[in-house]
Amino acid sequence: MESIPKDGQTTMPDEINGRPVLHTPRGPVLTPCAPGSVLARLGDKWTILVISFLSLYPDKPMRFGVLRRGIPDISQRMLTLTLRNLERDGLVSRHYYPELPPRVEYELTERGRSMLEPLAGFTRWIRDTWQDIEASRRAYDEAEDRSTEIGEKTSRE
Amino acid sequence: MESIPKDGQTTMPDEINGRPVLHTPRGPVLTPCAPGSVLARLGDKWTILVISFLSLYPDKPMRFGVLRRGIPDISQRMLTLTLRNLERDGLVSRHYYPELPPRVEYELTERGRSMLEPLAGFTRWIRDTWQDIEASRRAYDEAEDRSTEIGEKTSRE
DNA sequence: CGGCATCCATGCGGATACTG
DNA sequence: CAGTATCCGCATGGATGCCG
Repeated sequence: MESIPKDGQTTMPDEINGRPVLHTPRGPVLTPCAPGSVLARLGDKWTILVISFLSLYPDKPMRFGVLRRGIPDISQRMLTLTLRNLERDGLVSRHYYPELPPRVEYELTERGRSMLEPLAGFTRWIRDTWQDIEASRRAYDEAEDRSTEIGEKTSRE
Repeated sequence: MESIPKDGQTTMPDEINGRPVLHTPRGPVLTPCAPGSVLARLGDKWTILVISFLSLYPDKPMRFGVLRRGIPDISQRMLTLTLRNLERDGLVSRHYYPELPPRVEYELTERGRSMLEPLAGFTRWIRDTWQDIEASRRAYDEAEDRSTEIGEKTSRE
């Protein structure tokens, strides 16, 4: 990412976004490795929301019910599953208090907190861009509608 | 993210990762908005890989076949779908040349390139952390196996 | 209160075959 | 070469009920 001169000539980095790149006669080949499995988890429906919510009070554990009520439309099941996966990844720690009624609290681990800054840089880009993206989507879908409703020729076929 | 003093007292930000936060008597409530739809797309199985691969030569269009061969295990169908979605989001542009055989080239748009830096910060964190995360997963799964195979008491129940 | 079990709908994504 | 069409398995995730 750091080796992109502006003169139109590109170098050939042998690593991109943490993935090794092989250079073959037929073109570069991306060597897949583990980051995908992490991204897949982070990209699921609720994970980022839960992390964001926990980061509201990075130093104070939060009860299950507070999370449940704080994240609109999340089901109890998905909240449990999401927290369990985050715990498994060492990003969230769980504290169980066998009282009556029982109390369970969650908080970001050190590793979880270390993710906040890089994540924030990325979500900032999303926050600044998503309106444009959604506008592009609408434009794209409209254009698609117009072309299919008359059977107009598209450059796609 | 910028209002977290280290003294144990937290302020109450009314925005986190681009999402508005309401403060109610029962606790904070996250107001969901569109960034989720963008993250969901970016988090799918192939999108980041395709973007990463295109970013190898940010100033030169890339042929479909080069992408196909460069990204291991991606099917023709999923590559087409992923590229179509990226085009729809205005992150990738498509250039069709009606020759024989036909040639189609793809490249990142300006918007697509604007994503590279924030994304790099995040993938850097992933690259530096994923081994630890996978180690945590293994440890977690092992502990789970040990506890279930004897019916040992866990604090979960 | 927290969370596990169960059932079930939906859609993502893979395999294959066929067109311009 | 690039793309579409079809079929299908499977994981995701929602709804409900029960248990400590």
